[in-house]
Amino acid sequence: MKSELQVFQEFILQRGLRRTLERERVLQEIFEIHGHFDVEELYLKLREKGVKVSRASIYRALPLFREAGLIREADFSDGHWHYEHIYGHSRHSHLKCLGCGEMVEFEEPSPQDLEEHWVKRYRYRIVALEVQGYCPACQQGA
Amino acid sequence: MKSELQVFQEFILQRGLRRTLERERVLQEIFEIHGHFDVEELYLKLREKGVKVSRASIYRALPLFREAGLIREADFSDGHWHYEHIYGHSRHSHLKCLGCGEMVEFEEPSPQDLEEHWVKRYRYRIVALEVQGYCPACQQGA
DNA sequence: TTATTATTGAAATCAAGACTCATTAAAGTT
DNA sequence: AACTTTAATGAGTCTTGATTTCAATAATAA
Repeated sequence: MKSELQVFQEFILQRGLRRTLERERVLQEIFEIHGHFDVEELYLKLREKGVKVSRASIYRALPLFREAGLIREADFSDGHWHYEHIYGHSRHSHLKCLGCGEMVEFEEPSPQDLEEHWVKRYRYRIVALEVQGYCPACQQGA
Repeated sequence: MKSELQVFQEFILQRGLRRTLERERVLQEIFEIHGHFDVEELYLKLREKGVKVSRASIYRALPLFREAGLIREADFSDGHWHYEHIYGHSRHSHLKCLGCGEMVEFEEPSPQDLEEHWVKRYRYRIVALEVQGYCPACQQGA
């Protein structure tokens, strides 16, 4: 399996962009983080390690990582985006409570088990599913 | 079936809040709108009709409607929240493309059909599901 | 009717994120 | 290796959705 850096470099090449140390350091940091992260966290973690990357560059890099299929926007629960890396990770989903905002993260072994999980296991009253993925057009581009 | 206004008034009573004309006009307007809406749309529609309600009051009313189970935050696709009324509506879901942001709205007859819909019908590569609903605690409160 | 206090509107404030622009540097060309 | 082109960066500014402030208003209880 290709490393996330390899995937990104191929993406950069294909797009006619340039390789920069800044973006690679940001990407590296993202894949060292377990779970969700936001821009500020990322910025501070990099600073801590003495890596000098501006917030602006992070904001500019994230859409690229997203378009390369490496990360995704996970939620916008508290007024700003939270992300998580998806490359190389097992598919998992979120159950978000519209009342209190609580979010349960879960993995479902098969779509057939979904109903069981939601209703029997979590006792959630389901209002809507947000299914995120790639449409046919974007699968070909990627 | 109770009207949305009745539901809201019961919610208001239960919370020890006060009934105000402003909130009721906003709620009425929301339920006259088909599909999604955002604060600005709502504000302008009310103004058009000569209903004087400030943006601040709208921003303050929406969380109440959400907590009362009348509306939900649908997506944050273009930098601000979009909402939709859920009370009295059939459950429907969204397929959101992480690449281009395209959103397909669909209703699924049963959870068992989900996989079929996603994979065979929409040819989406699924990355994550966002399941929104009410957790057990909030179901009792509501 | 009076007292209490939630709610309102207008304006000020906050913050995430986008934009500006001069500088730097990656990659291609000679 | 020097030169050219132009993408990318960083510091700061700007935008704007949303929250907060505060004096005035009005809904409810006493």
